[in-house]
Amino acid sequence: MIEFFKSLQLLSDAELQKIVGLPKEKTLKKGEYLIQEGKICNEIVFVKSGILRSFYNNSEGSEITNCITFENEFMSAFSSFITQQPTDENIQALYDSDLLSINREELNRLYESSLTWQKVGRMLTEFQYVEIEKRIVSFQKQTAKQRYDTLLKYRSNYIKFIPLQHLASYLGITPRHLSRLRKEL
Amino acid sequence: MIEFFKSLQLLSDAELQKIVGLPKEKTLKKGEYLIQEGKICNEIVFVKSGILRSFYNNSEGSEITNCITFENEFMSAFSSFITQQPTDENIQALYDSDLLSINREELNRLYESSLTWQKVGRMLTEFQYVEIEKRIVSFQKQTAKQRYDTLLKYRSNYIKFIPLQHLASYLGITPRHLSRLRKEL
DNA sequence: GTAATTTTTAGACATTTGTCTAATAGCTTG
DNA sequence: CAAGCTATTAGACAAATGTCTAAAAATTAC
Repeated sequence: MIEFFKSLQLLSDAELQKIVGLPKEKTLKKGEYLIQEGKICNEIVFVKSGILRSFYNNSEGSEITNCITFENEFMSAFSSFITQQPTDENIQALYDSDLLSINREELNRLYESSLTWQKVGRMLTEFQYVEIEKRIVSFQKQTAKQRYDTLLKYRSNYIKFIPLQHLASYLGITPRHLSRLRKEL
Repeated sequence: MIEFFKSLQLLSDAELQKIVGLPKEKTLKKGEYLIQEGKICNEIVFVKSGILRSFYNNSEGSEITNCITFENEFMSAFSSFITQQPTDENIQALYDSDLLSINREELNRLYESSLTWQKVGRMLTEFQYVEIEKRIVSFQKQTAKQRYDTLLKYRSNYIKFIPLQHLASYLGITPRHLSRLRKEL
């Protein structure tokens, strides 16, 4: 994680030091939750190892996967983290996972400590924004098949490690249909 | 726009002053473009009056509306603005519009001028993030009909002012289908 | 105010996607 | 390794949505 912040080339060594010791180690066994719906999210985690899945329950009671996080990525119920309203998301470990958890208050204190950290906070949000906008575009511009092909090409981790049922709702279709699409290839 | 920044209750009068005189007035006649695909976006505009529509062209050559902005809202090809890569978006005035345009360099200079403005920049990005995440959720959780009903209930501006063809692609369906859905109500 | 243009509606049909169900395959645990 | 559980595939059919076309309605321009 330190490497990530270093790679932004914005923070001096002294400023980088400020985050050392701030994150707490956390482990989740397969199936355990980082957060469940109805709670207010107060942490952002960095995935050291493992895979996390975020999903919500729709009106018919089925789970809809909306985000999957692999090693060296950040994960949180961001909207709830930002607005401090209860989340609809459930974040669950798909495999045993080692995490670094940064508390909201401590993160805000870090942000308030310098203009540069404040800027890093903005940039992190911007990265998230760009990612989620790509996802919107894929929903609007592409068919489910095209979205699947894109995963296959550029994110083979998704195909390799994510059970079909979760992948289906992530792509916005039913497992039945994804199974059909796979056959066609 | 000043009112908006005031309402955040973060900036001192002196800091608020810094933005006065920074935005440039801009007007677009109906059908004119703020930016077209292939360009790099270097401004964020605040809509004083009028309506802007952002759309992309998909592989079949049809337009897909992905964002509509009304009075007192901010608009930009945000991803391009952030990454400084060419955009896929076309932003067009649906009606004659009066805008305030803030240049990227000047905005960055403003951000660099104080920790508080840096924070305001982060918060603006966070608001955008929360909005776009709502849109993702609506795509995943809801049917097109439910999305239309939500617009009808909470964003009647969309129904009142946006031509059906644009509304259809905004909702992820064809005009034919939206026309059908309307009939069913 | 009328003609020309654009937008919306709608019928007929095709395609895509979903639902329900059952069978097979794969994984987990004692 | 066997029994039980879960995930995936797939057939048959239904429902949702798209395509193509043309007419009606609305808007724009002269």
